[in-house]
Amino acid sequence: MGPPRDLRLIAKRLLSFTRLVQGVNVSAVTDPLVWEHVQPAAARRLLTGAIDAFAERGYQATTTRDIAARAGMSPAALYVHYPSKERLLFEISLYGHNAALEVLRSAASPDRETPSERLRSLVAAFTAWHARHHTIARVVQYELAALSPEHLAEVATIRRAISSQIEQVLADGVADGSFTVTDLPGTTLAVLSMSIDVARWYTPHRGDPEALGALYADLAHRMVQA
Amino acid sequence: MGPPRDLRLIAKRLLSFTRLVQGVNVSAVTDPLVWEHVQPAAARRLLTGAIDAFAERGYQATTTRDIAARAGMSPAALYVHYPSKERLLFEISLYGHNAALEVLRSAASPDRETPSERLRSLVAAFTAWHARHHTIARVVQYELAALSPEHLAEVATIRRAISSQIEQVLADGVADGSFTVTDLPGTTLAVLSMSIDVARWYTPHRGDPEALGALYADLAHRMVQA
DNA sequence: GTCTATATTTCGATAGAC
DNA sequence: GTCTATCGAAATATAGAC
Repeated sequence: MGPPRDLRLIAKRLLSFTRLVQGVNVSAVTDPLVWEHVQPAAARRLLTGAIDAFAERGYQATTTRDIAARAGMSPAALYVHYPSKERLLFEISLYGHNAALEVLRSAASPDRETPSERLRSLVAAFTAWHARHHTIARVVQYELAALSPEHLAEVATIRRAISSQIEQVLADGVADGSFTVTDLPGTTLAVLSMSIDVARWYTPHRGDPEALGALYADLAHRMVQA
Repeated sequence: MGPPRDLRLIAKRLLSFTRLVQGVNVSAVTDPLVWEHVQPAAARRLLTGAIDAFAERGYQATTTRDIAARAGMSPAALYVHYPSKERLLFEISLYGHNAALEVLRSAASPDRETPSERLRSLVAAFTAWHARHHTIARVVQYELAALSPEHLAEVATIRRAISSQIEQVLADGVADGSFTVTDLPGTTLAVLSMSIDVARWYTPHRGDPEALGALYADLAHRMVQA
């Protein structure tokens, strides 16, 4: 046990995840989220069990025993696959942030030509993602404080890229006159807030994620329309 | 210590809080939040220390030793004033929810005659409250899962009253034709989400709470304007 | 890779002196 | 009402057999 073995394990998982994101099968990463790139199956059961537990009770209230039990194994077996509880959180947070960013990048594809079309597409996709994947979205949005400083810095980079997607389309709309925005950073935050907060309150009985995305796309558009 | 003594203590605090809310000095309860009604001073130091700790690290990550240290006393002294860590959270959550509701009720006063004026006033006040009091707002919005079922039920009642304030003004605007809203519950949630999410990201360097409130009032109004 | 068993630490809460 | 001292439970993580 020790860093060398752990690092090989993590690197392998990140590599296969990167391959998945970069072209081979983007939709599998984005919607619905699948975890086939996490190998072996026991590591995947631990990861998905941890997502459910962290989303339900929070990171600090979740015990490694609880996670192991959800994966159908003893508490000790967890440490064969992950060196610590925090590392499990980091991998979940990293995957989740990358998936959310990828959803936005797909939604902002250049075939949507006007800022209005792009904004509606971005907000619809981002909102629907937070609803459909509200368990991992809860971990992504509300468990940042439990990450180590180094791991937090890594996901913060992805978070800035996510904000930029919204800020850029708003700036484009202001530039071509289709949007009226008095406070660009403030409005960016407000648009992001609407979607992010979905992770806090959404449950499946609240309705279809796509319908919610369509509603929020409309509301966001009205917020900035010239 | 057993129930009888504890109940007397809590009842006394709630009573003086109620007096404060119901007329004598509403502004002191709402903005800024003061805690003079929590007596003795040691209980108040514990309460404000707990607010800071819960907001910074979360309820589960906060130890009773940490709270006691912030109040300048030994771990054991906490239990003279509060029977458990959860009870401390409950009192904070209850006070915070009541303060937020009171802010909304003041903002919706009948001298604001049109639904547009009332909506702007409500959103401005609710948003500014979440910014100015972002520490207690974080506890109010993100630590509900740590409450006992009975205590959660009690604050849930206040939360419904908060939602109703927004939903009612939107319904009024639809009725008199000044608003166009296709999905009333969905739009209510979206408006609430913008303000609530402020508690997640706000820090004082992000600007003046009142300015943020004014911006959000405008954005919310544009969301529903006919 | 999984198990049983356990080391070690830290937690919420209590006992009892003053 | 505050302290020192501590209990008992539960936490993360490890040791070593299989």
